[in-house]
Amino acid sequence: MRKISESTVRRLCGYLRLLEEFQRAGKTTVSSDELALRGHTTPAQVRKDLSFFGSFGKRGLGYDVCDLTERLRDIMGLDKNYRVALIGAGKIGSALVQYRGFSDRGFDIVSVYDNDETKVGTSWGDVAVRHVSALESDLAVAPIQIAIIATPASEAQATLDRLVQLGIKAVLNFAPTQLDHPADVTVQNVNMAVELETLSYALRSCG
Amino acid sequence: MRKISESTVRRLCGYLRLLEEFQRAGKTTVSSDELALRGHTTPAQVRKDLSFFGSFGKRGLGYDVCDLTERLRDIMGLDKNYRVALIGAGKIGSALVQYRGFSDRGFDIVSVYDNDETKVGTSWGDVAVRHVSALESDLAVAPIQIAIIATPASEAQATLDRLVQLGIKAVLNFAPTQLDHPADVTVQNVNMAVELETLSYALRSCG
DNA sequence: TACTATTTGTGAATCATTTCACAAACAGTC
DNA sequence: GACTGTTTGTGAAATGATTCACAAATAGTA
Repeated sequence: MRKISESTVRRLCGYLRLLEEFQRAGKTTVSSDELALRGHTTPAQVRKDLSFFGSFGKRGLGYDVCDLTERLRDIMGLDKNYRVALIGAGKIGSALVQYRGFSDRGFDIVSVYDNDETKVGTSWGDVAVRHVSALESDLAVAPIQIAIIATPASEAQATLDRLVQLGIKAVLNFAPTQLDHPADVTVQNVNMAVELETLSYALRSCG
Repeated sequence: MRKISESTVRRLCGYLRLLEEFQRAGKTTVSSDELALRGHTTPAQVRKDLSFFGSFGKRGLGYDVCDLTERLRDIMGLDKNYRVALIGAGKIGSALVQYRGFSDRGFDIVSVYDNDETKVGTSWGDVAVRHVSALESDLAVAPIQIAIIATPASEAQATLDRLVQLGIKAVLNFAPTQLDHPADVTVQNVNMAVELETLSYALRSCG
């Protein structure tokens, strides 16, 4: 299939969220116009995004909310659950473990790793913090599909290398550094400092 | 000045980070090649990005590390400090307040607000949590330049509306919802569920 | 000074994404 | 069934971003 741009994929996430909202509100059909308005984009963009995957609407009527929700879930691979490991039991890690938004969407943080002996063994909610040295043996027994790196920047690359070695293909990186990785491994970066700096740039013109 | 694309601005943040690293390592000059290699981009891209703002290098030699660092800081508006308010004293908020990366770069979280009476009055590090109702009067006395929204999604839009009313022009939004705002207000979204869903999409083809 | 080895800065070309515009499809009404 | 008012799906056009390719500039050397 033709390569889909990342911006399209991100917009699809947005449509899905809106559709769920519409569903809760009892709406049964929705037009590209409505999706565009609520999703901060254009009707043409909505239709083009969807058209990469098929044609899900009815001309003159719009899209069936339930059907399109289903289809998008399927397209995005959100019909299954994912086992997620968190590496780094610091401030950010702690916030992530407790965040409902993940488990609500089928991303279950099943284990937490750290190299700080004082943290190892303690319980975070219903997951125990384990020593990173157990990573290899643990994953051999109970594989995971996604890893979250929330270590200091200095350890992030080494951590990623180990994860790659273990065959992990999807990583969410919170360490504020660009990581090298093979092309078949997807690394999504969340860098809050960059977001703030983008705001700083935007403020240049203001007082 | 010509409108600069967001991708360019984000890359500039990356160059700045690399330059600081080079500086710590004692390097005095750097070429677009080196920046590109370490920054996961191309030399042409580096030069083009910089060329939007001027010409900072010496042909045949490359860029002076200190000088370019200085220039980029200036371009990005990172020569000043910013006063930041955090709205929402939940899990994410707590992680953000403690995160060194912000203050290190001149973004000082000077106040935290919540509408939960049991949280109001407690101290988070050296900032006390205040009731959101104090927002207007507080900002009249001590203005802020940037706000971070870390409330539940349901309250995010109302919170943003208030911030806009107060003249805030830059907002970092952690609530998993698209917010409406005037064109002269910049809102950067950090949506971790979207990042994970992007990974889910990337994993489609894998086992 | 002349020559070499680099590396920048930038128009032009390529590639990607978004927007336009309109035929095709559908429900409702007379 | 014919007509009307919608809204999709999609090539084509426009816009935007990245890459190419090369002249211009520089330091070093002899």
